[in-house]
Amino acid sequence: MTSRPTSRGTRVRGTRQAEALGAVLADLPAFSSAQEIHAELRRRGESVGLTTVYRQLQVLSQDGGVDTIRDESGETLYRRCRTSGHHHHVTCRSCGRSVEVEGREIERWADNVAAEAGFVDVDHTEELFGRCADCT
Amino acid sequence: MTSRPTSRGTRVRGTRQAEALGAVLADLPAFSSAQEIHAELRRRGESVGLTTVYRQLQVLSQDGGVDTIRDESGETLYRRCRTSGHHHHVTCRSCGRSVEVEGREIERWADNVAAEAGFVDVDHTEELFGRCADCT
DNA sequence: GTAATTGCAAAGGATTTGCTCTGGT
DNA sequence: ACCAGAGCAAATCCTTTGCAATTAC
Repeated sequence: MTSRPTSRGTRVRGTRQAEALGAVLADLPAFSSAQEIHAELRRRGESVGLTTVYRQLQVLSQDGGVDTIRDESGETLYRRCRTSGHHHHVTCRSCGRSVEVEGREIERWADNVAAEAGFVDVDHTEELFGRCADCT
Repeated sequence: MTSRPTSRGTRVRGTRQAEALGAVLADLPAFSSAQEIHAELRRRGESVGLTTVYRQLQVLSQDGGVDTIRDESGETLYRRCRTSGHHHHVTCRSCGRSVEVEGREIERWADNVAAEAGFVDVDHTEELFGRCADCT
């Protein structure tokens, strides 16, 4: 098991490493890989094991603290979540800038299309990639 | 480089392995991993190397012959493409049944939202997952 | 004091690459 | 003979696990 938030308790958090990671995540504006985050941590002088970065990131993403997407190479990228609830992202292929967007329309569309095809209990993934109008 | 389709020629294809792979793809109704496809090949008595399966699948997906999606574990799944042009899929989490669906609305939505956020040259990925109404 | 967390080293697992062999024309 | 394609073994690379040492409360 990973780390059940123990219903009530303050369980998770409290370690130097978790703090440092949180700080980095708060600063990184673009989706970054665990390895990049780990590198940034070292750069800041904070020594945190790669394993810990992965584990922490895993927990945070489950708790909704960070969003994740997969780049075309299959690597998982993380970024602190700014809005709550279901949303998607538009990410710049060039600079990595990423904006969270809502998609009520999409959700509706997804449910309809899926229903017509005979599916229930529908869920979906949707990621947008583009280039900042003034990038590169 | 992988294998430029040599403009005119019958280039790719022609080998026993390619034929066998094509046959399997034509039969498999659900998205399958390279490994599953490889297993199915062996099951049919056709001996084809895993490497070949991967390479062939890579070419086919570039040529639009097969669609690919990634399951939550990051594994790439393949399936012969039935319709031409841009489309998405609704896949059953339980049995794997997958239906291709068009989404003009989505494309439009994607372009608009991205444009509003200041992005150009937009592209997107969208996959739907659900459960057949009468599955499991 | 005790349970949670770290983190190194090793394991895993999908996919790719190096390089030689083979089959088709 | 010539070349694209096949394939085995080894290499990659991200991510997870085993397990002992450390830390938080």
